[in-house]
Amino acid sequence: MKIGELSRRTGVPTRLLRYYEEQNLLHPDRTENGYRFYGEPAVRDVQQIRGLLDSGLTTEMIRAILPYLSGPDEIHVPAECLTPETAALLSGHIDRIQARIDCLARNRDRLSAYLAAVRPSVRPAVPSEGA
Amino acid sequence: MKIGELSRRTGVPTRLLRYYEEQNLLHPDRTENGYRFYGEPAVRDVQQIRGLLDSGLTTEMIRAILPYLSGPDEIHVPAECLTPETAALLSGHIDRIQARIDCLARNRDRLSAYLAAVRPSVRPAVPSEGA
DNA sequence: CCTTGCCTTCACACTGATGTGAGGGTTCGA
DNA sequence: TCGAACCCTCACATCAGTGTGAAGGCAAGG
Repeated sequence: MKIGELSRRTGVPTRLLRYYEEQNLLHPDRTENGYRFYGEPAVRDVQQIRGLLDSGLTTEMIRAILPYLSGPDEIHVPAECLTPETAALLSGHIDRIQARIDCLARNRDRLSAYLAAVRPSVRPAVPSEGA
Repeated sequence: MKIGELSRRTGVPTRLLRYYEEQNLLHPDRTENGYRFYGEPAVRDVQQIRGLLDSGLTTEMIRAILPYLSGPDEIHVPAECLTPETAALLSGHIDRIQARIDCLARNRDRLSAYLAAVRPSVRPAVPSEGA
C-alpha cells in the first residue's frame, strides 16, 4: 500500500511515517515513480512504534529492539545473527523496560489506593473487582 | 536543604530542579536571600518525578497526579477536596498509565521470548507484572 | 486538457525536556 | 579581605517528536 493508505489505516500522519523511515524504523520499498510502498505488516509495525513512543521510549531504543519484536510467532532475526554482545544489549533493554513498568505500576497502585481510600465506591483499580 | 544538596542527594542537576519548580512540580520555600529551601520529602518527590518522566509521562500529567502520590501510607489530599470530576480525571490517568504498562509489558515479553528462543541459556525474563 | 488528489523532497517552526553559560549576589574559610 | 563555592535569574542552544507549508511530479476522471 502507499503512504496515504497506511496513514489512514493506522491514524498516523504521513509526516510521521516519513519521519519513522528517516529514523530507520520503517523500510518501505519504492515503486518506479518513487512512491513508498508498504507491505501488510507495516500496519502492525507502525502501531508497535506508536505504542512504544507513547510509552516513553526514544526512536533510538525502538530501533534497537524493533527487529526482535516480530509477530507473536515468527522470529525475524535468526540465532546466527545474535552475538553475545547483542544479547547483552537486548537484555539491558529488557531491564530498562522493566524498570519503567515497575515505576508505572508502583504509581498506578498508589493512585488506585488513594482513589479507593477516598471513594470506596469508585472502581478499585484493575487487578481485582470488588465494588 | 538548599538546591545543591538536593541535587547531590538525588543526582538531578540543579537546572532540572529549577525547571520542575517552574513546572509546578516542586514548591520549595525561599530563604531571606532568595535561596530555594527544600524539606526532606523533596528527595522522594524528585525521585518520583524522575521515574515518571523517564517512563514517558509529561510534566503536565505528573503535575496532575503528584498530589495523590504521597508516601506509602499518608494521604495528602483529604477526601473533601476530591470532586467527582477530579476522581474521574484521576481514573483516566490511571487508565493511561495502565495502557503504557500493557504496551511495555507486551513488548518486554516479546523480547524475552525472542531471547529465550534463541539463547535458551540466557535468563528467561521476569514474568512479574501482568496486570 | 485540466483539475483533483495523491505522492515526492525540502525546510522552517514549535513544544517539552534538558544543557550551558553569562552576569551577578551571598557565604564562608584561609 | 580575597577566593572558592554556593546561590540567583535570564536566555540561548540542543534533541526528539511533530506540525505545516511550499514547490513540484504523477495519475485518474470530467
